[in-house]
Parts: sequence; C-alpha cells; structure tokens
Amino acid sequence: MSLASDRAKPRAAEKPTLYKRIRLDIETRILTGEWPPGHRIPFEHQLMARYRCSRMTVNKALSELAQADLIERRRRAGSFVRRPQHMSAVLKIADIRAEITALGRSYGYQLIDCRRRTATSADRARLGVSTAGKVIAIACRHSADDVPFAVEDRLIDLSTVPEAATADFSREPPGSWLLHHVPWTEAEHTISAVVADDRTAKALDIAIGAPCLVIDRYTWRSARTVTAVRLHYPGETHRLVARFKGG
Amino acid sequence: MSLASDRAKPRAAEKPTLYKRIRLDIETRILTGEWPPGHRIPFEHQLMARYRCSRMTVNKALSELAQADLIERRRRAGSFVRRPQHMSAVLKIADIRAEITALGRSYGYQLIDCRRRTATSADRARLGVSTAGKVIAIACRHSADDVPFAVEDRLIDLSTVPEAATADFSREPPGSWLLHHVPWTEAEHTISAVVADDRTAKALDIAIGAPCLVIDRYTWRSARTVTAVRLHYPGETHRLVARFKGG
DNA sequence: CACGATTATATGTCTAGACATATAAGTCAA
DNA sequence: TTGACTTATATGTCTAGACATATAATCGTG
Repeated sequence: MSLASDRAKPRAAEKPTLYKRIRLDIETRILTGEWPPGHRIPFEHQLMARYRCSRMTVNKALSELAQADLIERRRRAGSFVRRPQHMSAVLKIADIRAEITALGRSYGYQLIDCRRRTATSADRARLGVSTAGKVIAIACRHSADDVPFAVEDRLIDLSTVPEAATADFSREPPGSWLLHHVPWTEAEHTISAVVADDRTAKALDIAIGAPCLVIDRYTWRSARTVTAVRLHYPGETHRLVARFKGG
Repeated sequence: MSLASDRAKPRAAEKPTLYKRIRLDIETRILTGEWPPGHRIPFEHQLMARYRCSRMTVNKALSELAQADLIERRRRAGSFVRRPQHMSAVLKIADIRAEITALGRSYGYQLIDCRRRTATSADRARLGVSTAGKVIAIACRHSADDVPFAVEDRLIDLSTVPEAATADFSREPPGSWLLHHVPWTEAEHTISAVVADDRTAKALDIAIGAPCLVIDRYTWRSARTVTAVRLHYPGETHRLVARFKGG
C-alpha cells in the first residue's frame, strides 16, 4: 500500500521498438473493441508476414499481452482476446515497516497479543486447511511517528512455517519476519470497507464508526497456506494507489 | 472489481522449463532476503555460464522479473534488486456492466445527471489539466438485480475525447462507452474508505454513516487526460480481490 | 580539480533457424 | 454414434549468433 501520490501525468511516448509496436497495435484493437472478447488474434506466422519480422519478435509481443491477461494463448488453437474487457492494475502492497520507513517516518511496533495454539475450527476455516496443526495468532499495531498506522490480526500456519515458532514477534513485526524468511509463491488480497468497532477504534485512536479500509491477505507457498492476515487502516487518511502502464 | 471469490488453493507446481527455473531461483533469493534490495544480480553472461544456456533464455527470465518490478535493469550497470520488498498483485477492475453481467445478475443503469460545460477550476484540478476546455460531468448509478451496486461521478475531457459529445449516456453507461471507444494507455486507481454521506446513502439505499469503498480512477491516453471517475460501493457487501501468482 | 571526450560493457532488440508439446481435427473401427 | 487412434499445426522453449544503445569508467585537457 503506497501513499496517496500527487497524480503525475504519464511521460510522453517514446519511439517504440518493433515488438512494442506490435503489442500496442493489438492492445489498441482489443481495448477499442475492434477485436472483442473471444476474437482470435492472427497467428504468429501471419503477424511475422505483416510486420516482416521473425517469430521471436511477435512471440515476445504476444507473451507480454498474455502475461497482462489481455489475451489467452492455446496451443494449436491460437491466441484469443480474453473475456471481460477489464483493466488490470499493478497494486503494490508493501511490508508495512518498509512502507513507513520509505516515507521517512519513524516506525513503531507494538505487540498486543501473541499465542500459540492448536488450530480451532475457525482458524482452520480462515487458513483454508483441513488438518488441525499448530498455529500462531498475533495481534499487533504499527505506527508512524507515534501515530497509529494500522492494526494487524494474523494467523501463521506452523505446519508450513515451523521456523516461526522460534521467531520473536515482540521485537520484529510478523510481516517483515515472514517476508525475509519464507518465500511465497501466491497471494490474494481482498479489500473492503468497514466502520471501526470499539476495539479497532481504540487501537487506531479514531472514533467508533469512522471508516476503515480493510485488507485481508492470504499467502501460499507452493500450495501450502503460509499466513492469513487482516489489516485495518484508518480509511480517511490512508489510501491504496494502483497504477497501470499500458505503453 | 471482481466479486469475493471462495479462496481456492493454488495448483501444485508443475515441472518448470529452464527460464522459469532461473526466474524462480532469483525470485526466491530476493524474497528470502538472501539478495537484499540494491544487490546486483549476476550478469547475463554469468547466468548463461551457470545454467549452460543461451543469453535469450536468461534474458527472458530477467525481463519477466523486471516486468514484475522485482528487479531493475540498467544498461551497462547490470540488474539490481528493487528497493522496498513489496508484493505486487494484479488487481482487476472490470467495467461495471461487464462485471455485473458476468455474475449472472441483471444490469440496471440510471443516469442521474449529465451536463456539458466549460471546465471550472475544480474540474481542471480534478482532471489535472491547465487549459479550460469543454468537459462532460456525469452522475449515474449502477444496479444489479435492481439493488444499487455503485454510484458513479465522472468527468470526461472533451478536448481529448471529442466523440463523447455525441454519445448517448442515458442509454449506455459512460464507462462502457469509453472502454469501447477510447484506447487508454495509462490509468491510476486510488482506493479509500469513507462513510456514506446523505446523498450517497440515498443513492445506494444504505444508512447514512455506513462504510463505503471509494475508487478514484484516472485514465490517460498518451499523456492526455481522458476521464476522472469516482465510484462509491457499499463497503460491507462489495470487495476488491487481487491475486498474485508467483509461479 | 573540474569537465568534456572516449571507450568498454551490459543490456535491448532482433534473426533464422530448431525441436518439443499440447491439442483441434480428422480417421477409422466397434 | 461413439470412442480410440493418428495427424497436422500453433504455440513453447531454446540456440548461437548479430548490431544498437545507454552509460559507467577511464582518460585527457584546461
């Protein structure tokens, strides 16, 4: 989650290379609707002929479009415009400590509660696991320049991350510890809005009923759940910025 | 904006190809902190030697890492791990009509207000332009199965999109019209939380003081502002889901 | 020492091939 | 008709080169 930036206008377009031109051409046709969802894009050898270039060049353009989820590539069948014409944006959600330090503010951390237990059924549901192993449940607060920044409520699956049992979360925030000790392969964020309840309001030093941005994050390492975390941010002072570059 | 999905566990890892293995190796070293921010990654020719492959293969791995903002590549200098170790997620924000239809619900649209005017200073500030051209200001509401889904407050810059002057926004929502008529090259979303004011509460049929998720979106076409839009969603029933695949 | 010109080098892009592999489509038999 | 087998084909990955280009580092000069 980055701070609310002053919106800067995008830089002027530079002279594009061939593969970028191919990519932009196709992208434009898709985004204008000239090639609707489901439309089959010309085959690579057709694009080779049209642009007088080698296959690797069109392949690079198409690969990037596929990576951006604008098209879907199927062997033997061809490449197709993907279904809903949605915009996709790269959303950066930083480690909170790194985020605050990057802002040039002093980072503060308070551990509210940390306990190790056998996973309850609620824990298992939250982590999306069926077996009842050990978990660590953590509640803590992050602050910037001694002003509450976010409250965190986290569950760590010890069967995936046994090393976490020996970590000292009174000193280091669990998010930072995990980021430096556990490689993750997949993550999911869910963003919603709520009004602060009694406990959250007190921890964030805001009024009960004030808006809060809530981020739920689930992290996996090769099909095993690593951690589930819920963060409450004061909604009027904090914002998520996501920017997409289409050039 | 996609609906809250039932979190599915990621699929098991498949046998990776060489460039994917290189990418994963480097990614793991970065995410575990073995290669901290600022660390210089081995040069392409060193990786060629280590993995016994051609330069194009390591180049493909490094290019994808650069595209994912995990590393920064500088000519003559090398490739470096980027500074804050943040996670990046692909956030999909669909056209609202497409989103609702994709859910299998019936889409409803009500134009609340639509007026064409010379840009006021507030309009210019919002669009980030300095010259005072014509704009269209639109207020409208989207509903799913006749339940209010989101309210929209939009400004379109007619000097960038003159065709919009002839569009009929009483029939078609402006977001869909723009998506099909104007190619965009860059966009920015800002997500925040507020509590519903009188007008928003009435339009969304929720209580005053209920939480709302707010999305501000700015769209550009090659350095020219296309549109600025603010969407209010009922915060407790709607959520944004962003998922990142790191494999 | 400061500053401009030169050079070395790592990345950026591209080529013209190659073989691998998934799969749509066609073929044939039960 | 249906299922199993075969085949054609588009993409996936890779090679061993090439030239272009930005720039860090070096060298010279005032």
